[in-house]
Amino acid sequence: MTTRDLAKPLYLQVEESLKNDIKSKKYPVGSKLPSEKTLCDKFGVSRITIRQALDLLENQGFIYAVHGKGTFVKASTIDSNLQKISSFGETLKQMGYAGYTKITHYEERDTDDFEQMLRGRQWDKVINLSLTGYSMDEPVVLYNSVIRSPYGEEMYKAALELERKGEAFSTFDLYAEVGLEIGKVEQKIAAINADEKTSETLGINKGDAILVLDSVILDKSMQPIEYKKGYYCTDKYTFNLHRELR
Amino acid sequence: MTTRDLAKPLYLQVEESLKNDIKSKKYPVGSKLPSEKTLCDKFGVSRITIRQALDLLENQGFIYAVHGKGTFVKASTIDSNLQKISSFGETLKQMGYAGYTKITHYEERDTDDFEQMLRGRQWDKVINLSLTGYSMDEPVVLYNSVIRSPYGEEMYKAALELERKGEAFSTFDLYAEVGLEIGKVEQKIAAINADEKTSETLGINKGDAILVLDSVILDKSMQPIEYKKGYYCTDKYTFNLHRELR
DNA sequence: AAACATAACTTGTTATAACAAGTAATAATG
DNA sequence: CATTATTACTTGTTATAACAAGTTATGTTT
Repeated sequence: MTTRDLAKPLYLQVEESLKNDIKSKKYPVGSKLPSEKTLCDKFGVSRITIRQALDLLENQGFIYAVHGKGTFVKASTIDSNLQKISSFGETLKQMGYAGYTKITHYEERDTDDFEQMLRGRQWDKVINLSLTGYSMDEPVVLYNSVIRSPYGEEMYKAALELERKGEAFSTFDLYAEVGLEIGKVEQKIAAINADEKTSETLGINKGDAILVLDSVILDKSMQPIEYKKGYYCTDKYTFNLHRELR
Repeated sequence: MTTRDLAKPLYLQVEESLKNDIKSKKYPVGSKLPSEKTLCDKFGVSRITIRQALDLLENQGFIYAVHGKGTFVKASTIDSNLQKISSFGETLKQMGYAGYTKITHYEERDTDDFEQMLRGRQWDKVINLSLTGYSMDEPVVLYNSVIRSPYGEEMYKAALELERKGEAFSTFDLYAEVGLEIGKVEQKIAAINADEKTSETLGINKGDAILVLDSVILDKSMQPIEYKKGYYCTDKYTFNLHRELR
């Protein structure tokens, strides 16, 4: 039941209670939840509180409401209960999973053939930054970034700080950290069979299908600042896109 | 200003107005929005309405609120979901490749367990539509769609016409063809190893990595109209995402 | 029995109200 | 002048209330 005062807001208590009931199959997939009115009585709170809880659950993909009919439990596996997905860090946070990122490589070097991939821009120096993202103590993603020099060092510093704090992050989170604004992202998605080295790092079998996300990140003035390759193990980490078309 | 009665709920009008002001830099990145109280007066609505609008904008990643301080415009991050995925037809056209689509299966049937995937809506009848997309005479993608009945038949007719003309298309192109407007698309991307049957159809080896795109397409009123699984051979067909941020 | 109207549900929208709690500016105090 | 207390402002939480608008069940009528 809900406990008045003390700590948690009521709507969070209701959300947690309902989420548990869904997870424990008290309300199985496809079943109808009690009406908002009924829930009000059951929890002894107002309809606003109930709706706040339901809104949360709907945003997390656990339920959906149909005008005039009721609220139902959505068919959702662990992976579909998140909406617009973005960075590695935010994703885990939204799912309530514990995760962290480790820096596996850092290197400064002169520009080489990478400049071609980076659309021909010539930079004096670039930073090589490799990250491994963990979720529930399992590696789920490898990042390999080449970042333009002035920014790369700053982002590395921010990365060290976040790593120290044990947070989950990708380079996208680092942009916010150093106050850099992104203008555009061009990405290419492909599926490949994991090679020896990659499969080892991700803890999967050689030949297993993994998702590769090639990204070119441009700033506001459309200057490229990063080229990144991300290798995702989609068994453990799913990619969701949420497009609102208005 | 907001218009009482007629059509749109007030909170959507407020949301749109604020979003426009953000896009037009009337409220630049980092700036503070007027307080909720001020917005109430400005729009002539209650605080609940304002908060509903702000909640939407926060969920869309445009703003963030700080307890006691105010509500601020967020620096564009990757999750400002203005992503665009080009359809099969569009992509090939853009790349200047010759391509065509073949209808491999059509079937009308009653709703079954698919309704669960389609979020529990009960439809009398659904259409099963399978397509194979070819690029340069090689199969590159398999589509397997379940479409709500009134639309499914129309889209099938349009598909027959496009097939006859030898054009490349996916179901996305069919929506435009029958004049249906899409409201939202929820997608999940994963990499899997091709099974026997799929590999045969795509002309690849069993176990080769392919990309799977699960989509739920919703119309303007957020009613789901299609559930689609797309299997892409990324060796022959690349997936590009362009995310323009504000 | 079939067709229609009504009532009794459901969620959706909106208003008013109050207090809690975090933050910042201002006034009172040492 | 520096420190502290107060006050005014912000968002966060919660209650009560009413009507709108879909859906379903219960009627009533033909």
